[in-house]
Amino acid sequence: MVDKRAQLESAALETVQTQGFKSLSFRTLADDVGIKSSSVHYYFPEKGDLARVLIERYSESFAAELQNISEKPWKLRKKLTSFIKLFEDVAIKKRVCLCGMLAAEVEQLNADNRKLLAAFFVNMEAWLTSQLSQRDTELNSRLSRPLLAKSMVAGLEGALLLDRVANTNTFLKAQKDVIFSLLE
Amino acid sequence: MVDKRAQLESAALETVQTQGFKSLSFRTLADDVGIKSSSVHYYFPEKGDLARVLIERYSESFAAELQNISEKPWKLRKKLTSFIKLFEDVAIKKRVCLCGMLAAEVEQLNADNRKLLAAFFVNMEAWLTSQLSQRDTELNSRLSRPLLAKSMVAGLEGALLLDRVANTNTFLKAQKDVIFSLLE
DNA sequence: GCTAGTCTATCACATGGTAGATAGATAGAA
DNA sequence: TTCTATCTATCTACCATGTGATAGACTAGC
Repeated sequence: MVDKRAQLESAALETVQTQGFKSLSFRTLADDVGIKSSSVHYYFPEKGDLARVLIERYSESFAAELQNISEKPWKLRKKLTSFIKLFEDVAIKKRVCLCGMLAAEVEQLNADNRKLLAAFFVNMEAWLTSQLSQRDTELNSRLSRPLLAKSMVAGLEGALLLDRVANTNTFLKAQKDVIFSLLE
Repeated sequence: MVDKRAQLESAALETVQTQGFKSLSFRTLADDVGIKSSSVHYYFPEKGDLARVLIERYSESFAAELQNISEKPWKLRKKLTSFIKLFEDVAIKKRVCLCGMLAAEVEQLNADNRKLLAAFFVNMEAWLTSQLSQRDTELNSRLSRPLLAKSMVAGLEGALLLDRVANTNTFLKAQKDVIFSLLE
């Protein structure tokens, strides 16, 4: 078999994104990858370690995607389309954003992990603010760019949660339409 | 002591709105109101019964607040201010919307309770759509009213979650500003 | 032989849920 | 009025299962 650690992270990620962190148990996680729960503790001594790694990896890969978009010479419309697609890809997998899920479960996290979680949203906002500001003339809203960024982040995270409940993709679609309506 | 059932519902509501449904246990709930866990089962045989009552009561009281706003002869701006205040009141108590929390935990709910949960959001959307449509001329957006409603609901629910993580009220404020920017 | 990775076995504790006893209030029949 | 039966609300005592976590043995490859 291949890299067990990667398998564990992948299985844990799926569980948290669908069931939540509280529903992630060492035993079922071990079963998922075909080892014993004590072996999971070998890789992740405490549950908090698992949470930390998940948030870090998720944040890194999300940041990489954002970086990827930043580097393109695209118009704002196309950049936002790619940005929103990151959320659509999560929804297609019948998941929610890892950090959106953990936001609901923030009380289960230790202080360090809460900071990492908060940083995820700060970074997303900062990236969005930067993109909006760089292409300022393509926006027709008189609202401040940081404020627009904040509202988009909250709207998209909320939409993922609500679409899963309603078993639709209409919340995300609505969010997309609202965002595009800001474009000149 | 007074009405134990009401005490139980109140304590359970607070726990779910802050810690989540998975963190609600018969024992700690019993401790909260000073009885034994088996006595909690007397009122709520299974955990699903507790969830059902919480969702029903929350939906009813929320609907009553909406009804209250509908009856007023106010302009759209004032109605939306009152609507948003419902979310601000939740945030002030350091909680999130019960149904926003349960949306993240939807996989822990049985089929009946999932339907009740979905209905909560459908009703909120329908109410908002109706209010926006009735005062259509006070809106300067060309987006459809149902679409605007959807985006507001997702944005407000998301804002409650993210503000709690960031320990701010800026997400809700941003949402408010964006909503008001739609008014003529 | 050492190390990385896995195992068995176990612990203390929390969980949802059940069975059955008990006490107090209440209401109808004698 | 008093006896009796029922109902409400609580309790003690369990049970089976799941949980995070630890100790220590084993094994294959370097």
